[in-house]
Amino acid sequence: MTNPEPQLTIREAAQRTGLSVHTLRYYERIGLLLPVERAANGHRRYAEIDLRRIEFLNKLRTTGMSIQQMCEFAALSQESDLTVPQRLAMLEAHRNEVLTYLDELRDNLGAIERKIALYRSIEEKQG
Amino acid sequence: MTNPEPQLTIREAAQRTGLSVHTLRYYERIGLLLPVERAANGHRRYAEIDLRRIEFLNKLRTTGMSIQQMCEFAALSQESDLTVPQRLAMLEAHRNEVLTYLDELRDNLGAIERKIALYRSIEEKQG
DNA sequence: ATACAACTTTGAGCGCGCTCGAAGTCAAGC
DNA sequence: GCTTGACTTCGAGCGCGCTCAAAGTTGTAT
Repeated sequence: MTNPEPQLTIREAAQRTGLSVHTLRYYERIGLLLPVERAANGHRRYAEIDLRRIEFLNKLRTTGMSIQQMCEFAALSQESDLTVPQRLAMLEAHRNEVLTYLDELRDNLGAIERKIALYRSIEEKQG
Repeated sequence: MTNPEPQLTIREAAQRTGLSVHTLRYYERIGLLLPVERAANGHRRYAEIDLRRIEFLNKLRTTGMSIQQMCEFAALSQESDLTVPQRLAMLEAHRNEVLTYLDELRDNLGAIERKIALYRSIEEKQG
């Protein structure tokens, strides 16, 4: 009754989150992730809440937030609810950067598509 | 009458393209850019066509194409019109990657915005 | 008992994309 | 003539984000 939750090994956690086992340990080492629970033999055990945290951090990563900033964010999250305003500010700033980047990406994609169209018309002329 | 075109110095080219002078020289060194013309004193002179090439390559970069792939693309461009089909294939493959990445980015942005909304509601409750 | 597999820690190494430092050349201005 | 400044080359260095290697521990199967 004390352990109703499935606890994943680091390998399973890696598979689920898409990170490597190396990366999971690395993230813990640099303080990005809080140390997770350990089995009797010292092996890491990941609970659902750990996985959800990792998955959110991963979303920050893939949208381009730096590890350093993620560490700041994670540190705030581990403090208290009083840090919510600061976390909010970080996320809003990051969201704005992502929006700017999305615009840039769309513009550049447009240029690439125009080039594709140009190449297609050249191909037609060449036969 | 032999030089109707404005020729920019490397500094000016850097300002216009948003790259650093270091990067412009680096790109030339690794073969990503063809050697540009030189002034009598050996200084680089960038013509409009050079700048447009650089700007297009820069769009490939900022959409995530690797330097290595850009080199392949640039090499094809410097060969002949017969390489148009290969260039087209590269651009189409890259476009698809960018589209996939854009989707991922939008999804992750959505998750971040949901977190922002959550934090805002917490802030309200706290007063 | 022994082999094997999965994990552990620690520190080193790597690939990418620049970025910089050192030493030299050249042209213009005082 | 001498300084200043913008350029040149070349190789080394750097920051990021992992990624890996080595050596050790533990648990299971034969």
